[in-house]
Amino acid sequence: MKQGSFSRQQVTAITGLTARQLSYWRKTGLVVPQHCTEGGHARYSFTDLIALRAAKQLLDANVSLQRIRRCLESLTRFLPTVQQPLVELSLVVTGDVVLVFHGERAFDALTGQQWVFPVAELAKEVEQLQQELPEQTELFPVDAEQLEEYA
Amino acid sequence: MKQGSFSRQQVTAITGLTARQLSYWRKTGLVVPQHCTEGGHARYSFTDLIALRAAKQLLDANVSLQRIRRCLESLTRFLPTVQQPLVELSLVVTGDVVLVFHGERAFDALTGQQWVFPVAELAKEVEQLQQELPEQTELFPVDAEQLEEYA
DNA sequence: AACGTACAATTTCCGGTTTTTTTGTCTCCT
DNA sequence: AGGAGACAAAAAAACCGGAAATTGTACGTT
Repeated sequence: MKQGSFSRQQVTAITGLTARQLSYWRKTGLVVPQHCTEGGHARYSFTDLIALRAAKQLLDANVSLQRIRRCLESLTRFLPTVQQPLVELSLVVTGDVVLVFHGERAFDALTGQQWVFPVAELAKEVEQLQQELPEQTELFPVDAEQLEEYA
Repeated sequence: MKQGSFSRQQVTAITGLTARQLSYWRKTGLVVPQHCTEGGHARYSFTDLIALRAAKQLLDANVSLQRIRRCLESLTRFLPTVQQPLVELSLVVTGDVVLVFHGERAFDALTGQQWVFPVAELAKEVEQLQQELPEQTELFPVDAEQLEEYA
């Protein structure tokens, strides 16, 4: 893994984040620089950069920081093998929700257990349901109904 | 297009919806039976069945009726060529959001214009951003920093 | 240059309440 | 059987004030 060692100034230039954000995120544990100088100055690795960039993209997509935090929490809970979700996973964002694509499955990064399923292409299913109904022997239901109308 | 003509009883048996739901949805315009008898009794077509089934799946996935309504509104607005979203489109649902896959694009069924984009696989992008920075000529930034620490 | 701290402005979240929507049930009518 | 209407329970949405989180800005230090 290419490490790299980027100073704060470089990181702000590369990622578009402000220095304030970097230090706050560092303090609150969202993205902590992999190394530090003896003086306590941050040294971001290359993968740190990727995580930072991912977080910024999420922010730009109107996902709040707090939501990002919660997503990361649940992701590390649901996918324990994933060390750095922001780096390793393929995320998709829409207004409110962060989707995670992991293998075949896709699920909500927040709630985790949510399935995802296609709604259309139900014709076959409906046909099946039809055929599973033995009592549905009425071939001309309209006629029966029309008779009733005249009652 | 296979029409079919299903009575209320048949529809409840096939779709799993209650009669109450059918009449309410009919009154409020969510899914209106394609035909009616002269007496005003509903006659659902085959595509109606599919729409009903799709709506039920969304309900079962904890998408509220109101949200379904709003999705349908915005979908017919954003995709005017689509007559029956519940029948023609491929939808994907997670907790809060309904995604629509239409061709290559995927977007939020509610807000419509929201793009969807992958967050990960940013390594190349970050590398690009790096290379676009001429001032980043510092090959050994750590050294420069360490010097400072001793000041 | 980079960090820490402090203060303020803004945004987001949270808990409770109120309002609207949806559904069930019952009754009567055709 | 199927529809219409009335009433009530349940679910969802809208609203709202206070708390918390995030960010900007300024100042001081190394």
